[in-house]
Amino acid sequence: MIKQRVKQMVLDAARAAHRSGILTSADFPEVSLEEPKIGAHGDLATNFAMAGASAQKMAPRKIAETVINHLPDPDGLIEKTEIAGPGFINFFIRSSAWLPVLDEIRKQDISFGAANLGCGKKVQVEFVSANPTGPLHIGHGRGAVVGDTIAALLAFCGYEVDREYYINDAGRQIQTLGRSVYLRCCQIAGKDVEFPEDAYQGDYIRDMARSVMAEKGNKLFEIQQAVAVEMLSAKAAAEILAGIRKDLEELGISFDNWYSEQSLYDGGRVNAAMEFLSQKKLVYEKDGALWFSATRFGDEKDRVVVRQNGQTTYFASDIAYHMDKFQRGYDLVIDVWGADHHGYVPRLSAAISAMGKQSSQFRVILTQLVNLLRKGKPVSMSTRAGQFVTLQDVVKEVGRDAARFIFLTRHHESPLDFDLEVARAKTNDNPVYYVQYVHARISSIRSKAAEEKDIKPASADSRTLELLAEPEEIALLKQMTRYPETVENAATLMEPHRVAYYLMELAALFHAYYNKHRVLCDDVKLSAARLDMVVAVQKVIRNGLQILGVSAPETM
RNA sequence: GCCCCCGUAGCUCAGUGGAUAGAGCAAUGGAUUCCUAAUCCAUGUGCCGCAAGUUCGAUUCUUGCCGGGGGCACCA
Repeated sequence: MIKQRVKQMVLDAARAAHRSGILTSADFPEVSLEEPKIGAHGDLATNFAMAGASAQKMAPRKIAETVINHLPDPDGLIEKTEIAGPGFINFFIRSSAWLPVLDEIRKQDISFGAANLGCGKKVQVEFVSANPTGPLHIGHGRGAVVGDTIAALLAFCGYEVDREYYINDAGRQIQTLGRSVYLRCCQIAGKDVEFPEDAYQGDYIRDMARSVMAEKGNKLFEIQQAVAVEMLSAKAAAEILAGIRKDLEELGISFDNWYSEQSLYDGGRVNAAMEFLSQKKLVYEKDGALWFSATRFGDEKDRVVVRQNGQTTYFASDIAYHMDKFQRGYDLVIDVWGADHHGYVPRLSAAISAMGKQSSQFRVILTQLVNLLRKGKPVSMSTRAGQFVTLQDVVKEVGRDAARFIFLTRHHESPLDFDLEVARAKTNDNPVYYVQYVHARISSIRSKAAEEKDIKPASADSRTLELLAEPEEIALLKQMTRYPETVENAATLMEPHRVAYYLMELAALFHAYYNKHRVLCDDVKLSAARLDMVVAVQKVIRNGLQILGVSAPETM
């Protein structure tokens, strides 16, 4: 807010200087305001004079001087200005100018920080979408939390958001799943069968086979093998999917939609999509297969959509799926994938261009690998060896809040080390508790204020609030003022870790303040003012944690 | 060979063209009669992988190289 106003003041000053003839050009650069890293450089600084030097044919410092001389300041925001270095204009903001943020937080409460970026545009975030052929692992967990949090950020910023899970229930993998269960059943029945390497090795297959055999016994082998395999495919997939759904719920994630790949075939959408491309003359036959001309839309080579054997590829159903997404009216479609699928991005983007959609309407978020560690040592993730640590195991061990927060403490495109020991620890190593502790401490102050001091929140008037003048208080007010732009940046860039880092910074400022100053002290007025401020801090913490899907406890 | 991500303090990582590059951990020493010590305070650490280029100004943008990871199917 203050940033906006100072920006406007600089622009007004430049215009006034131009009117009075001192600045010759009306071609002003964009006013970019930043917060200097060093306190001595003020609260805000702009490079306006340097950026405008060539257009004005004037020395930057001279321009800076002119701007300062024409600077309006109707609300008395500015305490002082200075020209520094090659031509920076540094602004020192009067400390009481930071106070109004308290009122904004009080009024906007749970919606404080919400920019209306979306204007009600419909967005779909598709994430996880793991094949229902085995339990989720920690890498899926990262994609799940990143996807869910991006969805939450966009929803908070005025988009109408749907979360969707795409179920790959049509391909060969599902057949393999059924076959794997069938073969395990055969083994249980004492039949001499080979269990091939490309079948699913995990213990969960044996478990399912055991329960099938307990239910059906040898009757299973009375039906035709192909029929039995198909039956087991469907049964196993449904069972695994139910487990996936439960695991995700444990992480606080639920979807608006579970979309079946098979339904695309059943509804004729895959054929319709192929028909569409063919009418647009974007497919051709070669070597007995049907190819999509992906190169015409920037991919490095053309891609097969119908194989020699007449079967469609996964890509074909994906084209149909994304076509369907847009037909359902989404203005923006976001897919969250593991980074190992990055090579797939250009071809799907090409297909989406072929549908006549803008590249800005489709966005792929890639999440990098997660290395699961315990005390710094890698935990074996080999499926073969059966030493599989599932997402469920992790969440059970460290808890939802810690798991979610840790996934969000890295940029999603950086590899992440997830150390189970650290995640479980209730120390400063584990930032989730550091942030939650702020919320709990303030809850404690609030109840103490009510019970022992009879001080109510929101009882301080604006004069009383001016008692907030300690450097630690100003630092907290400034940090709270930054919250809306942090959320906006995080949403625009789809980088939820920014919110996590912001909260850690706010928490650090609060803990430092808490240790140095008493909120509830002998001075009733000062106590009331400080109470109002910490209540505001608590709301910002709560709002931020809400976006991250982490709880804000009253006590710890 | 081509493509993507990463390379910043001993370790794990922030830093969407600005001035003297930050935080946590680890190490050392301190703080609690009083709102939760899951906290705080103090003390050090850097060829921002290397080299060119763009710019008034580059850790940030471009190109090339080096190192680590991943991906390059008529699999999904």
